Amino acid sequence: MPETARRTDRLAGSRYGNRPTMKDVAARAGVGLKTVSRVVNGEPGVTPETERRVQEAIDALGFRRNDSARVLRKGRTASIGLVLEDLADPFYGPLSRAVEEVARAHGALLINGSSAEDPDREQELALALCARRVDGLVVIPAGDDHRYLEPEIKAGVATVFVDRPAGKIDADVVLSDNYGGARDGVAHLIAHGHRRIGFVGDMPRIHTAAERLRGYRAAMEDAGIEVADAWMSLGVTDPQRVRRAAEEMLSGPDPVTAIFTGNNRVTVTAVRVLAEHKRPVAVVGFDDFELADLLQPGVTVVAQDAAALGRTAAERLFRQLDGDLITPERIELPTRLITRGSGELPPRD
Amino acid sequence: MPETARRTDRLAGSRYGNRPTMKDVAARAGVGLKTVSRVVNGEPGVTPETERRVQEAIDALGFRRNDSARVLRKGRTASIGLVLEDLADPFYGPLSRAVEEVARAHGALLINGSSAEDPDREQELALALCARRVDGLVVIPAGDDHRYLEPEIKAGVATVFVDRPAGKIDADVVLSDNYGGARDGVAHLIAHGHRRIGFVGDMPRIHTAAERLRGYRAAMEDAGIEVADAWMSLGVTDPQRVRRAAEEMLSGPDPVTAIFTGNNRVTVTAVRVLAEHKRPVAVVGFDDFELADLLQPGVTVVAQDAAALGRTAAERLFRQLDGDLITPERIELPTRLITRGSGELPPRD
DNA sequence: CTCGCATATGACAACGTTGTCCAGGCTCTA
DNA sequence: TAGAGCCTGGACAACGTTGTCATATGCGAG
Repeated sequence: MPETARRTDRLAGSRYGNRPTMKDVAARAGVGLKTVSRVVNGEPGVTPETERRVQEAIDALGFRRNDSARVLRKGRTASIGLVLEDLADPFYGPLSRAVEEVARAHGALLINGSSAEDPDREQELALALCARRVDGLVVIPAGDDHRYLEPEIKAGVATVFVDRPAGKIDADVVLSDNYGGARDGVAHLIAHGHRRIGFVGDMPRIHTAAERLRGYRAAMEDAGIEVADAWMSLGVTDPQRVRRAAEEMLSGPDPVTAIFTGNNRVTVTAVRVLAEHKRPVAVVGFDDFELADLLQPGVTVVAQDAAALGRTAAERLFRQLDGDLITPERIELPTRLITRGSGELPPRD
Repeated sequence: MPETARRTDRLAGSRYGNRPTMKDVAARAGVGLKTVSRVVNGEPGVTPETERRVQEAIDALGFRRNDSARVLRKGRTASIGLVLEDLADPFYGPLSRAVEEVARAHGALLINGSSAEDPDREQELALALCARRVDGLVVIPAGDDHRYLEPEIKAGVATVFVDRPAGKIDADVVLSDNYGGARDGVAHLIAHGHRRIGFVGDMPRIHTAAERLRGYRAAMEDAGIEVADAWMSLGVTDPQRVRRAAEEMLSGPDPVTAIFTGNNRVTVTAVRVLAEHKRPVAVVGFDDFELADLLQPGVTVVAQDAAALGRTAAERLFRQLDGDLITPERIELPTRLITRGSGELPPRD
């Protein structure tokens, strides 16, 4: 009873109602299936008259080509995936936007998802995107082991990691110069006379945090300053703990006169704490943020160019897809010190 | 010569190298195709022993189910589309994130794109998403005519508009209470003694801008204040022109003592201008923004809940998909006045 | 007038998966 | 021990599209 079979089948898959297909269009226009395909894809070899008839049928039925079928047949999806940490974080907005812009220029759509800083979720997402057969993948790593992507990469999925390096596999990576930027920022404070400089940053297991810490240490060492343990606060990002950490550094027998903060969230909280503080304390933060110039004093920052990170990564991705590249590369983009006042305050004891 | 045909065909679609298929897995495991499908989908009716063999073959070959084919067969993509204005705008980050969160809870992926405020691009994007057969669409309108979506909606694509209403079609809409919020904000200024209150906002052809302007007028009228044309500046968003507009209102024979700003970009620029101004001028802005509390004085705002907008829209979308709903609805979410100082300054002439 | 050629069109298979249906082997019971 | 019923596994078609190839049509040249 094929009739029944068909009906059941239809029902199971009928989330769309029944959309017209090329076959329907062909029937209505009184032409062959392939002719419709030709018209839809602008292929040559169709008389203007035939084309008109087909176009009419398309409009009348509200036909829209089913790209799933097309993808299945052609093998390419013209879409790329973006796995990022948190879309709500203002740092990733411009990055994501830049990736999308490049994708668009290459006629591709962007599918994205947030890992919420959870390695398992990152993997789940990345693999889901691969199952969709995205042509390529831009990943902002949450975890530090990406071997799970090996079969995908081998199968031809272009892959670029951004902001943090890939773990345990050889792949393209686009990073900011976290080490150099932090070093410059801290050196800037030292140049303005500070010697007791605090560092508040994320857990060193996060690559960017580790690099920035390394930059801090290097700048201090360059200046011949020995760093006291009490000046460093690692693995601290939530406002309450940042607050406590900053307050501890500022009190005690040997209080810091300046603080270097490891990312924008920490910077903002630190600035809040310092605003309540009696003595002015110098601050340089890693990451720029909106309105940093409007605060009193303006906040001096080491800025990374999020859009450039995204753009560079996406362009690299499409070059992979075009078959241009062979050897994975590590690209480091420079940071920029923006002086606004808070980093130029002299030490006050 | 079918051999040749096959080879050419392969080449055309071989962006992925040749990924293993269920057929390959079946061959390697020595079972039938459908058995592999059963294992992959966790369907019952497979002996543990068989399952083990299949799983082994899957791992060995690095097989990953091709969701394109799956989609084609099943009719659902388990993905939804989001068309927004600009991912780099901090307002849309939390909104997008909220949509994604709901999608994830329903096992769906999120595909998104930015319209860059261009109606043509919005349409192009929305239709591209429909061609991918997304199950549903969340649209932040750039244009004001959405009849192009009618065939899609009729075909069963769930659709919800957010932040601005749909144009010329009947559909679900989730909005902030722009009118009420603006009215409250302006009333707040009036309550603090202001009578000459300026308004700087976007072009009234944008729905939100028009509603906020309407709220401004209503509050003024309620207080029996006649609004002078010179107090209103419409269609002004780029920093330079906002600057000029604000300066004009503040000079002249009858300067305003307070300004109500129509969105966060305008607010920020206005605050910049006022920071340079000699006399303190009160400000209330529509839209909250990060660090508004840290400025001197803190900026009083009418806050909308971007995340709630996204969440509400997405939930509505999935209820449509579950077939719960029939009649399109217009949902308005309340705004919240957050007082921080700038809106409580008394008038000074 | 006919042959050859170019051009327009259609038939058909294939992409990789899932739903349906059937076959074979097993257990359990009468 | 035979038959009923269950469980496992596989053959096959179908989803909607595109690439290949074959055919039909019309036209100009010989």
